[in-house]
Amino acid sequence: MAKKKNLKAQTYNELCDLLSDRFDRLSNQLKKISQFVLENPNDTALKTTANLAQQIGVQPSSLIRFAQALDYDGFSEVQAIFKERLVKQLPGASENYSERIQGLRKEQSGENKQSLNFLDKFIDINCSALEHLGKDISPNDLEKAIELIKAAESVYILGQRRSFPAAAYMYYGMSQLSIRSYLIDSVGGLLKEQISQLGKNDVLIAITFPKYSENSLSAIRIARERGATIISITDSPISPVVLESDICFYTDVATISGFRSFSATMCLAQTLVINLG
Amino acid sequence: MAKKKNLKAQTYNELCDLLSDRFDRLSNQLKKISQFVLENPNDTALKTTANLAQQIGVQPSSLIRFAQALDYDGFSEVQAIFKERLVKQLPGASENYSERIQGLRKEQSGENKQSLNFLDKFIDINCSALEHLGKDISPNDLEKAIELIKAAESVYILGQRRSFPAAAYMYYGMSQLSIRSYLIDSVGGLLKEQISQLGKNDVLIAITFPKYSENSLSAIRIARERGATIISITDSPISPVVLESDICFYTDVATISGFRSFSATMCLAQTLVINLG
DNA sequence: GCCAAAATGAAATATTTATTCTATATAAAG
DNA sequence: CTTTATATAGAATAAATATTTCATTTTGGC
Repeated sequence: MAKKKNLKAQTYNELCDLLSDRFDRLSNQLKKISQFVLENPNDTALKTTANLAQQIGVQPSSLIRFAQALDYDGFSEVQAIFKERLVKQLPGASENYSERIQGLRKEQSGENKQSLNFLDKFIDINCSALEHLGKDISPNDLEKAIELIKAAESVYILGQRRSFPAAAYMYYGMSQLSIRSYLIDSVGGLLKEQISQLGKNDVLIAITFPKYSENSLSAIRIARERGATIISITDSPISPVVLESDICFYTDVATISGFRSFSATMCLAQTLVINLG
Repeated sequence: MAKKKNLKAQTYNELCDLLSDRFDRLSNQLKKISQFVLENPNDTALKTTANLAQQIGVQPSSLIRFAQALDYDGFSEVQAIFKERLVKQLPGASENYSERIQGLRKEQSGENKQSLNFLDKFIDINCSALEHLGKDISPNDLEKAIELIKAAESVYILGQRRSFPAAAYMYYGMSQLSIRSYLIDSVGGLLKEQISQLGKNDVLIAITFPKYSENSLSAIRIARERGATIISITDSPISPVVLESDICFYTDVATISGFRSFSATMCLAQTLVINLG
């Protein structure tokens, strides 16, 4: 057998190494491409060969030659690596972050305990949920929500079951700020009665996640009928509460073993409260 | 002119709004697709129609129908929006997450709104609190706590004031797991009476932060006198509860404007609960 | 329970996109 | 200066991918 074939670089980092290695021996155009792809990894991941070629100022065929000079069959293979990088870098799989934690864990506990794995996973999930939060919350909505709450006569906070802790936090925070607020806690099964206190100068902050409790949904409907302003925190644009709400925030509820991450929701809750103060 | 043409949703947020609006009127398959794309925006951005269709469990043509139901000409237009979202999230080569977040924020809101700064700061604080958590929690303590809880006849959970949300979460989680658990909520001012239920085969999980409420402290003392096992979550080794506790976890409660980050505490709470399941 | 309308699946087609091929230009060696 | 090898552009082709069409199933109204 003539020669053992070089295994292609599979990850972004390997690709980087390969490039530093061969850069000097590449032709002018291929150097140009190298520089571009390293400086514009996102474009490289998402655009078509024709597009990229134009942007770089080379022919599409040069992109293929570039890939082949790096031992790939075609440019698509290179692009796949950039795509992978794009999602890996995203919250949740952020190489720095996860790797850092995992490395740390390994070194400090050789025993690899189950409970620690869960802790790590949770930290990871919560962190990525937080990162998403920053990106997905619309600045305008946040401002608007704060204005509405400030203008309200009273603020009612609704969160049943898993959403109750977040609701309880908001209630605590607002009380500290001497905002006239009420926690709808269903004590004594009096949810409907509690909701009926709401008037048209009041704001209802409703926190709901799947599976949306029928109690919460009907409470929101009642509040709406009574003319209250409704600010919701829920999981997605297709949650049943969205259409009933004046403003809606979506928080990422990544799940692990059927349980949901709460950090993003809590963080948003805190942000709202603090901006009132 | 026959009819004013609807302008297509151009951004991810607009697309979300559109989906909330029309979701109810979509057919089953189209609903399925809606859910998927909202839950898997990255896949939606990067994969081919055939791929996605298979993953969702529909025909490729349904994806096009989905796009058309949202006034687009084809699925490619939808995908373009998801692609845009994907890169908007990532300002260039990412350093660590806080820098990333800060960079992002600056660029997308020239107006530099106060509320956003708070959101960013919070995200940042919560993320580092989580990171610390991973480093600070002792594997042995975690294991031991889990064993103790598993062995307990009943679990009582105490958290007053700011600690109440975390306590409420643990109560919720344990109830889901059919663990015999009680939330000491002081309803009706009956804290002492609630605590007096504790016996020597029970575990008290006490969550306390400065300034440690006198109620909580005396509750812990009573529980101890009655021979219960005490697992605490508190802020530091010099917290007054440490000496009363069998196991003690410290969570980082970074503060901003006098308010405290809760993520680490919540995360630890979740980890404990899940390891019981 | 029947009919019309809507939704879906599956294959056919159109379009886009990647890759190869060929001619031309450029650089290096004799 | 010529020759040979290499690099590049641009067009041609192949492959992948999106979209349309049509047959079949399902749904909802009478």
